[in-house]
Amino acid sequence: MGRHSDNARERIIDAAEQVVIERGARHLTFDAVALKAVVSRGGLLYHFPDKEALLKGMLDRLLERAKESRAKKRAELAEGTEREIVAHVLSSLEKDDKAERARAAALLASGAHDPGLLAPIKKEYRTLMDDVTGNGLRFERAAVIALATDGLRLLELLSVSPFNKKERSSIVEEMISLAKEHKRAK
Amino acid sequence: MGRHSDNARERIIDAAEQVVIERGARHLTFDAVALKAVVSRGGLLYHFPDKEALLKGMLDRLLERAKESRAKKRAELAEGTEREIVAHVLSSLEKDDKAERARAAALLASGAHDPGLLAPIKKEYRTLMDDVTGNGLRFERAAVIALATDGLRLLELLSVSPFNKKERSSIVEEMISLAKEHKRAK
DNA sequence: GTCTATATCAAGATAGAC
DNA sequence: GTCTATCTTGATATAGAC
Repeated sequence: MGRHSDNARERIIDAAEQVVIERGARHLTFDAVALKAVVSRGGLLYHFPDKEALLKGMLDRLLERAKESRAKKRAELAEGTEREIVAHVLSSLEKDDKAERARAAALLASGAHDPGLLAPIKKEYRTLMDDVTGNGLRFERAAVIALATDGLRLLELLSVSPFNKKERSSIVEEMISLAKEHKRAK
Repeated sequence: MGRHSDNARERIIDAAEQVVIERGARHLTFDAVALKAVVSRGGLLYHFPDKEALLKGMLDRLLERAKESRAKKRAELAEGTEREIVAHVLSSLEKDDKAERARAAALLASGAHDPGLLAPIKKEYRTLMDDVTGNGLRFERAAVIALATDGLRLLELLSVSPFNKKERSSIVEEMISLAKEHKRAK
């Protein structure tokens, strides 16, 4: 099922993410999503027969895009111990636009609806840690950087990050230099 | 209003946190909370007239206890540049029991219900950053450590942390040594 | 594949007795 | 301060027409 063979699906997931961003996970209802996706409830339910299906669709796309984005960023970076973790940091935080924030919306909505839906995320996170430490970076250092990355993303999703743009970029730079400092210290 | 002059309130908030932990923010209903707090819906609604009041009550107690816990930990630590951030890390992550996890439950529930309720958290987070950098620790370093701390807590709340106990403590140690390394490097 | 209409149910909130 | 009973709304999900 290619990305263009099923535009309604994609449009619906876009709409669902927007609803969570704009009105909170509580308002992720079929009505609200159908309205924003310009489709009727029946049309929506053809693609996602129940709420769990919709949330799974959102999460699947989230994971898929995160992987793509990281792979793309990795390809731009020089080889080295810190390449993988820097790719994670930058692909997660480089842009702070609505689209980036929308991605993570699925997390909050799923966590609020049924924590069990997040099991695949846990698995993927373990894979990330393995990738990141695979080429020599010490586990603890990589974990701290990854956690700070995702902590910032989650705080921004909850709209509780107190950092302005300038502070935010200096924090991202600090993360990257922590990945490199470690290398230099060796 | 002291902590012991109003036991029902406390008991209800305990119950609400438990519901979110055990069944997800979606199931934080008056019925579920009343059942667990062993009180009727009417009794519950006497203390918290609507859902927003309940969530605010949960968030207030979360903030209050986080501050207390940090102050207590701070008092145990020797003076120094890194005291405040280490107090934050340890008071947030030292114990990984149910009670600790319950605290953060209010965050998820409120974020899912109405993101606007989280405004006080943002304010408090800014205060934390000011405290933490007040005695000389470089802002970026403190922010990364604080973000990693809260990232781990949020991942654990969502049950997506892939780390086992041993990994978790070595990560906490890394955070603390990052606070000290910085000092040594000066 | 998309639509309308409707059955069903759960949850928030109110009123008033004890 | 705590209770039961009830009103009202809004959301999921189904059935079936186009």
